[in-house]
Amino acid sequence: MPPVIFWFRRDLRLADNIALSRAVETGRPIIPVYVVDSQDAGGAGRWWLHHSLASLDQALERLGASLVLRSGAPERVLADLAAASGADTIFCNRRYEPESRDQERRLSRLPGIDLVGSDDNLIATPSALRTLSGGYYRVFTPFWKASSALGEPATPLAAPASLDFARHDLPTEPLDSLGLLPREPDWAGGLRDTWTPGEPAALQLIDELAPVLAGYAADRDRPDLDVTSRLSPHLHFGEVSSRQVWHGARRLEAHGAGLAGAEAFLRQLYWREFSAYLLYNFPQLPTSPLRPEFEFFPWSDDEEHLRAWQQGRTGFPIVDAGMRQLWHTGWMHNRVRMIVASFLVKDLMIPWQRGAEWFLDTLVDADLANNSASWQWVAGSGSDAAPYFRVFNPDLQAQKFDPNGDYVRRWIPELAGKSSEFYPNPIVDHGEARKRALEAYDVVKGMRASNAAPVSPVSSSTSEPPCAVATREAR
DNA sequence: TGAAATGTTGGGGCG
DNA sequence: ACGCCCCAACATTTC
Repeated sequence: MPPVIFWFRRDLRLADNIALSRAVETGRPIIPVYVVDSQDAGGAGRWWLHHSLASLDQALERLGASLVLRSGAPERVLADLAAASGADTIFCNRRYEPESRDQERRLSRLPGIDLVGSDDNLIATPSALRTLSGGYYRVFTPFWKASSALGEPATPLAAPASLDFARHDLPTEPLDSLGLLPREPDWAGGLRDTWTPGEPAALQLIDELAPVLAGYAADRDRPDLDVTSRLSPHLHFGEVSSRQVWHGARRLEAHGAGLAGAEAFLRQLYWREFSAYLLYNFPQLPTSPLRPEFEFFPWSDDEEHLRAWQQGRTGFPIVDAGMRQLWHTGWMHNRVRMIVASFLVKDLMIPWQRGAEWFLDTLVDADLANNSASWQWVAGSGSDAAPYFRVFNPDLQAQKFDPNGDYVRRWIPELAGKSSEFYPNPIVDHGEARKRALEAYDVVKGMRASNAAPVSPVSSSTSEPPCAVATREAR
């Protein structure tokens, strides 16, 4: 019997993996493959990917196989592997980013190879949702209602008890040779201290969700308390499925562990769905404002300001604490992400795309859809975005959400024992910066009336792949 | 998933 | 006792 290829992508797990289960059902021997490609670009994400692949390979070895690792353009690598192994079918779970969809399109056109894609990564498949009038949802709440109305996500599948792996002598590249880990300098120490990539650790986090849900409704905006699941990088790489997370939360809700908390938590899970949906239907989301009049915003190109923001030395304690937490751990609390993003876009008037690039490079949970949609949300140029006049005051935000200054002192050691009022040299005056931003937005407002055709959905094949500049190494 | 400016109200000090 | 002023507290409007 000819083997089939199982192409691992953002589904680095064995449990509740729909395409993997379909591959197993064929009864044919399986060749598991991961192809490192141009989408695996961000520095922190590459660190995570390395360890997640190592974890997956271990799990596969316990079942008697090993992962074939390659790098390059997936359609070429997979065509070579199929030819060398005699496989005529490739199973994979779909991805919904423009570049991923192009890959799938090219693969499905290869002669003699059958690409079998499954919808697995999201609860609501993005092509399935339209408004009653046939349009696309642009506002979160109606989207949430409509996707919830589709019914509960499927009950998670168990990991296959056994897998029939193909014997082969296909060339594989050693994990260590793929260059996913940083060297000289090795900046990953804080990441190692903070995270355990891989499916077993991810499943454990779902088991430990109860205290998070109990405190979530009241304290989820408190970076000092950090009542968060920490699931985002695991979800990004598919070490757990969204269905597993959904059912994990609902199960706890049924057992009384925080009723309001579960609802608020699942709402966040659906923001992930909404972002993927927006990217699927508006492939230019990573690079162009959804509201075209924002092309006319008078952005600043002050490199020194950008560097100060990246390095956590803006002189605003809450902003600097967030940027240092990001640098050190590859993660930032969501409330602080909003604060630092508002500061970059509004106080410094630096294009949201610069911030998005930095986040894509430094976040372990960097995700093109979530990142693009969220930055556009902050900038006011996106769907259902924060209104442009909503300018965060960093000090007020700190008072509200880090009332004792614990978060700030944790990440800014020079403030230990001092009040944040003694923190030196803010690079801008917030009051003046706010005024400048509001005046700049008047330009945008003027364009809305006169100019600028609305953005309509376009086919992903016409869009450019996002440009994630690997700036982390250069810092 | 704001903040600042402006408006309104009401209690207390005081003539 | 009463009205006036002050201003904190809260509400509304505006950006």
